[in-house]
Amino acid sequence: MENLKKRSECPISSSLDIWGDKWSLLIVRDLMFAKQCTYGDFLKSDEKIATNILASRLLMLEENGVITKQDHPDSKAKVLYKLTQKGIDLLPLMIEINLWADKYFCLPTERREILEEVKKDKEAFIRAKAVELLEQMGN
Amino acid sequence: MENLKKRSECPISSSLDIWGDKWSLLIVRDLMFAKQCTYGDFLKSDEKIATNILASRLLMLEENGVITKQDHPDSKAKVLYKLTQKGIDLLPLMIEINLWADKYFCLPTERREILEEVKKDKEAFIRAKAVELLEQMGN
DNA sequence: CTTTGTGCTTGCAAAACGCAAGCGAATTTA
DNA sequence: TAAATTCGCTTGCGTTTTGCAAGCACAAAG
Repeated sequence: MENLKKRSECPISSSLDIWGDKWSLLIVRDLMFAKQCTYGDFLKSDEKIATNILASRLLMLEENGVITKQDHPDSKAKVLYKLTQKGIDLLPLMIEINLWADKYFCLPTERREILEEVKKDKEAFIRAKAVELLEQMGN
Repeated sequence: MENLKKRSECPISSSLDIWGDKWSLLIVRDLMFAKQCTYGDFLKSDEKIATNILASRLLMLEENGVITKQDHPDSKAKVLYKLTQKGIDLLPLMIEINLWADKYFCLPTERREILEEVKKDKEAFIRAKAVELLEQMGN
């Protein structure tokens, strides 16, 4: 469907070509926090993404190898979305966004608490979280 | 003009509300690499941003305290754009985007070389670069 | 066999984008 | 000093993307 046309060879630009919009990283965020989500789960998020936008972004992310679809163990009607390795590798980026936001916005308390842990040892946090997500990948 | 309406309290979402589009981070990138740019400099970048889009993004980034306008020392007709502290603080994020892209795209050789240096000691690289940008802030 | 849940698709109005042209002020050139 | 050029935008306008609501096929539950 919507194949990637790079605007330039710049890594920033190429990355933005994939997830440089208002919604894609929110999908990735949900998958990092919840590890796996159904279509309906994404719709429940606070930002209230429209169903057509969600569908187009899920397709885009899948086509670019950031997420994968899997059969839901409980029902054929449901679909499970998960991060690929490429998606999991967005974790450091996601952490940095959080840290930046922590410096300049007023965050919900629960988020700040998690970030306190991150600040103690960023590397360790990322490593642990990545392992956690990797374990879920196979299932 | 276009004031920020947050979609949720989530730090990722709030961040994307500011620079979550295809162009804003390219402007930040240019300022990080070149330290300061004129309006015309941004237009020269490979991605060929349209003049109206550039103007709207510069305004957005300025209103949100990521960049500032300054008089150009050489001419009253020119304007210098620079990163604020808030903008400089996007450096770790920018580095992580580069590292992610380095893993999954084919980058120009010169960029890869810089990234090799980053990989040796990320913290040190960021610290040095931040100092460099800070020094330019005053001028 | 009907109703509900789930993952989308479709239609349509509104907003954003992308391109080209234009424009006022500053600066350079003749 | 008048004309041409540079610079930082703005304006118009056609195209694309978004956002909202409704609909729809399939699976599952009652």
